[in-house]
Amino acid sequence: MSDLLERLRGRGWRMTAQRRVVAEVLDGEHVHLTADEVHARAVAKLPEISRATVYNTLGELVSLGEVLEVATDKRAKRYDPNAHRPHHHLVCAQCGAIRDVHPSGNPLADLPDTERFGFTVSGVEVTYRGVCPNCAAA
Amino acid sequence: MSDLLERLRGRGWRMTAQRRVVAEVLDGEHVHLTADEVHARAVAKLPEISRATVYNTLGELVSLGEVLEVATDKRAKRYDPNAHRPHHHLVCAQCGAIRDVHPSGNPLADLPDTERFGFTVSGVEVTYRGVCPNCAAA
DNA sequence: ATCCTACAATGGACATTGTCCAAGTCAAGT
DNA sequence: ACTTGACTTGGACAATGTCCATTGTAGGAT
Repeated sequence: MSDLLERLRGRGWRMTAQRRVVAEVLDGEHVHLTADEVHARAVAKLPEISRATVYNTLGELVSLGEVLEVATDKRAKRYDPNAHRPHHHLVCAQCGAIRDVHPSGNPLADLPDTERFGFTVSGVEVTYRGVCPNCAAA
Repeated sequence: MSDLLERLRGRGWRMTAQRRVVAEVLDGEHVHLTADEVHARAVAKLPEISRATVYNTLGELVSLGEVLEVATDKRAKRYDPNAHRPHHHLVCAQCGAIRDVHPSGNPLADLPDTERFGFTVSGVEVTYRGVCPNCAAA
């Protein structure tokens, strides 16, 4: 690491201890954390970091396109640090675990003009639902 | 209306004024309402209905497969009464409007076994993101 | 090296959405 | 009409997220 910090600095981000810690948490974990989980891990490295700062920083990272928001269920948003390789998600309906997957087709091509209703379509998210091996065994 | 009420009665649902009102709200509107919007419309027809009952009833409708939950963003879940015709969603990134769409491909077929990680995959949701004509004009 | 200042962090109040529960109410079968 | 168990109620509570006035500080300017 960390290309991420490099890129951020290059974009004129003011580098603070808090932002570094949040970026490191995301960069290190290749899972999809909730804001609260990010906060918990950040606190472990920098005890006095506040919740608001974590939320702010996550929001900024999303705006910058460095991190993706994933809203697979009603519960908390999750943050996906793998923003630079397009991929989709496979979610366990029971335990909520998320895996990145790379399907073969291109769903954007599957939406004909007649189904676009004048929208300027800019992206697509595909969420597969199922039951993971662990939960199936239980 | 209302096949919905018929089906529910057929399944042994105890028919109460509250449930009828919630079902009517969903049946009448072919948009995707949040729980609070459903509650607001229900209150207009039956002022003393409580929020808890609306949540309960929506949850039951979802369990029965009569209504779909849609979690397109971090905000409230939306309820889609169009549960019997498979379709996907096109969401305006600015105003949050949702349109039902019917893409041509079958994304389930696009997920090879090697990308399933032992999951039993049971379904897929596709959410197209874009800007609607109204918001684009503004 | 020090100072300035705009930008960032803090933390606590507040907002929104959803869940839970004990008590009261009522639909529907007998 | 009675009875009963399912349904509703309302309010407390929980989880997640936002806002804002105040305080702190990174990084350029001197």
